[in-house]
Amino acid sequence: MTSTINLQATLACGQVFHWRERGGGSWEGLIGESLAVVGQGPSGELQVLAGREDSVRNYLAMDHDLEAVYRGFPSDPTMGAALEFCRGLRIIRQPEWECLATFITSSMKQVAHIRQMSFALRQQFGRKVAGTDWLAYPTAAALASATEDDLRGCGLGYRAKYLRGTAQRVAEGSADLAAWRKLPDSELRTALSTLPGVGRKVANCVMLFGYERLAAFPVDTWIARILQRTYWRGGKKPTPLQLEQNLAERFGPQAGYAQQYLFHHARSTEGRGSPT
DNA sequence: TGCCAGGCCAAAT
DNA sequence: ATTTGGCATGGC
Repeated sequence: MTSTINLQATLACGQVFHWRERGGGSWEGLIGESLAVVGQGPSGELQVLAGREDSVRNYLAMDHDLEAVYRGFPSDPTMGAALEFCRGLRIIRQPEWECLATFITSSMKQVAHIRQMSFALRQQFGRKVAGTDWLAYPTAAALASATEDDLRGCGLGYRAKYLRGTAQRVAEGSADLAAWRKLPDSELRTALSTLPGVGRKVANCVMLFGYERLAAFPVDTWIARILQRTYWRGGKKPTPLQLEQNLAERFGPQAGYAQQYLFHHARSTEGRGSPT
């Protein structure tokens, strides 16, 4: 079978925050500083309508073997329902800095507002992409030289200080995001966690969505509810860290995929926060 | 109106 | 080592 993708699930599941749906089920966004437009053919195959074919397919992780991923999922009704709902959702390969920065702004925010903040930062500090109405996500240097009040003006609230502090670490080179690629998972998590505004949950998101660490298992409020309700067999209410450490291996070496399927399914079907 | 949101940090057990 | 309170802002 040819590898396929569910664009709606992939681009609106809360792993990336700037893609826009256009008419006819096609989607438009930036990959770095290049415009990309993607759609799906009658049998669901990916169509690259703008952008370099190989670059787009790499960004969308079309090489991930989803059937192999699914074989690693536990077989229970909760996971089965999430799989049916999300089938074709891919964990994509985002640029490290953009992923890190957007997840620093994500704490205690709904997905819709993370998108707003991301958009405001692009409009205020991003570089224009010629021939389009897009602005690229601002560089670390651009945000490092912004004032905290400038960032608050983009709706960041108390996160402004965190984002600015991390931008300065990246811009001055004491946090070398590209070099960190060679670190094993636990050391990468430790390195990321030295940055302002990056705790265990954000570090796991950046590992999963920016570093292709598919075993990373972010536990947020949604996932915590699901895990407690369905998988936790213990007396006391578990901490997020307990849930992560005790349950991640149940979902296999690509636990991050299972996590994202559970997250997107729950958020899409249990009321508020419709993914738009 | 009140509650919660893809949490993190520093202070206080 | 673990728990608690504060934090900005917007949607429902």
